[in-house]
Amino acid sequence: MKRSGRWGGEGDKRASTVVTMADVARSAGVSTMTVSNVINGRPRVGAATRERVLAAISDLGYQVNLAARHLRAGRTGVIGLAVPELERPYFAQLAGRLADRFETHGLRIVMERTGASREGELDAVAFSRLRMYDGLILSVVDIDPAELTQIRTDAPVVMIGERALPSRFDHVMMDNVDGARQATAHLLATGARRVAILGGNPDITASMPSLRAEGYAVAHREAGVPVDPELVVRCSFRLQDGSDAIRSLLDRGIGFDAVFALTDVVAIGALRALADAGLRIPDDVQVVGFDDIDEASYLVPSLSSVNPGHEEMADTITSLLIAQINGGPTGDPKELIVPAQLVQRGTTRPAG
Amino acid sequence: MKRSGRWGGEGDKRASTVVTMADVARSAGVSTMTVSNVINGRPRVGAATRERVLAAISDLGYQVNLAARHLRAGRTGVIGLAVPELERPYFAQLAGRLADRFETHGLRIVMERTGASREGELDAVAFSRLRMYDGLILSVVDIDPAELTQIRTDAPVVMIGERALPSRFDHVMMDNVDGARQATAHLLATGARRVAILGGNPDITASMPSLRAEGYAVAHREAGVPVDPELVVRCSFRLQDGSDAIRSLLDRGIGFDAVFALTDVVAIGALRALADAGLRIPDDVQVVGFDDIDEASYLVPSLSSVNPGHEEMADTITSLLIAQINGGPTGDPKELIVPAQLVQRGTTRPAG
DNA sequence: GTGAAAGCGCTAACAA
DNA sequence: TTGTTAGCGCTTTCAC
Repeated sequence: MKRSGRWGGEGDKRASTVVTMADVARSAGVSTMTVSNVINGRPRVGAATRERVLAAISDLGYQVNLAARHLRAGRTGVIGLAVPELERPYFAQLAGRLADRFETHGLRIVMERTGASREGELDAVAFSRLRMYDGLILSVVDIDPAELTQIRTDAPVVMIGERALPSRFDHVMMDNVDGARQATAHLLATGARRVAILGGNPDITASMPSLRAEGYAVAHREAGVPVDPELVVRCSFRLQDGSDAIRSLLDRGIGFDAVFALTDVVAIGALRALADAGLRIPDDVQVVGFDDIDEASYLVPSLSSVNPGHEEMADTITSLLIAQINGGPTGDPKELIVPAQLVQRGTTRPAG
Repeated sequence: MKRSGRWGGEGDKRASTVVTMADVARSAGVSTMTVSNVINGRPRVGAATRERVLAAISDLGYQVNLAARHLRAGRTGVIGLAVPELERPYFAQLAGRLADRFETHGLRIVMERTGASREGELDAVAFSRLRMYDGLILSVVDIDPAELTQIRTDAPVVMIGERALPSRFDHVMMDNVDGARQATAHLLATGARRVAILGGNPDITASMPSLRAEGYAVAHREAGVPVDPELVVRCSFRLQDGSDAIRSLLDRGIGFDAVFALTDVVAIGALRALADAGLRIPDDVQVVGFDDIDEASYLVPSLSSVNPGHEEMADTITSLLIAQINGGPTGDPKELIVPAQLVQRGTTRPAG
């Protein structure tokens, strides 16, 4: 043993030393190179030697040090997925889809959170434990568009989630504007005249809330229905925010006959408050969410929602990143918009 | 520049070289040590030198290589959280809580999935990209108890989720048996006589399903109500499994007046199928879940569920792991059971 | 089929 | 205040 491990006490019942390849080599009476060859299943190793090495490995409880391996290899086999919050169902479900796909390429997804803050996001890419990852999938919500252009990195990056930003990065977006337009148009087409819109802050240019609010406005324009600013409720994206938003409208006596929630989570919160107020869904108030999370179709009544193109989104992200990893840039950074599709369920009335 | 980078084409509009500390040192006319000192904000560096180094860094777009740093330091500052599936709300929400806590210790949580398979779990700990992490929080569901004892690692590990397993690892559990007992007892106390139990496979010894099934049996025994094996439905833990389970009972004409779902997700799936069948909740059928995920109190009707002690669980995991990281083992491996508590909501009738 | 040497990029320890 | 040396644990290259 070269040195005592982290818990180096003698008589420690747990493992107590850090075993290196050199230890194994010594114990097996071979060179580290041979140990390396055995571990990596490389061909030209004698059967007897291999046996001895394997015995020594299991004897000493050797484990490769991946930090060293990565330093040498220049790659880690892991893809980072940096999202605002780990607990948002949309991202959790996206992570699952991506993990399935990258697994087939021999890569593992690890998920971390940015806290939806500029600092957290920059941290994920620029100030860069980036070389920990062979690639990064970053959900940008707070980084300034201008800053994006400054970021310097060699590593493969795919951005997701926000609107078209002229940037040097591959970028996959959902069609926020059109999805919101579809949702709102359906509400208006089925008789709603006062559609409340809940979540986020639509005043931040290029943000998801502003894009979805734009689709909301477009639908109103197309239907010739005016938008009442009182129906725009700014709030965050947790369950409670949806409930609070509805309660705030009711308390202030602001009438509405439909709700467009910027995310399904907000919609679920809203449904709770509507039920508490004794309002019937969809007879008194229709509700549409956005994201089409798995839960949407299981709620009672089931939640109408905008499917942002889950499968296509995951496919696109995967192939862009894999292309970067394998081939380098194949021309200009790509910017792709995945079409969204309203899914009508029980919280809305059927179209005319 | 030492060598062309991963995408080394000339005229590439993106960054095209990997810049090392040595490059910066050369460009600034100092040694790598000085660069290192500047980057790490160490004190004894002349102001002028610092300026020159910083200029060179921003000039060349230098970024530290963390693989190298970690190799040197022997630590990474990251804590791995390995869970069966990234999209299960219970784990997503646990991850958020843990991330909050570890952040205050200057550590980041990254989340990866094991696929609930023995292989994935062993991969996370034994076959060891373990030294990628300063510590690992592992949700064990498929590893054989005996295997657990074989695992050799120096790294701090805290196991979560399953029952008491004699092992060399710190281990934090929810009180599966008592939580399930509380849930079932409440159903029986409020008039239910045929309680269906949905999810998992209770035949696997020491598994979460078997423990919760045990609590279910205990409550029946205490109430003097016999258990009908037909009411035990084995299924996985997705939304659809909950719906399918209910449909299967109804199709087979097996009567029941209450449902204990092994997880809230299964409960949500069950509620959907019950609604489809025109059954009223809780009048015709009462429902209780387990996990008390955030969504539970927002459903309509709100879902009664067993809170497995979320905050205490997160606190306990954090302090055990931090203790291991800082101090090594402070005696024998700890095994802690966090008390569970039934939360009564709208899917059950009030007690007494 | 096996090994020796060199070095991935960084930093602790010591020297100047 | 700054630089030199050495080496973290591994793998590539090339010699034997």
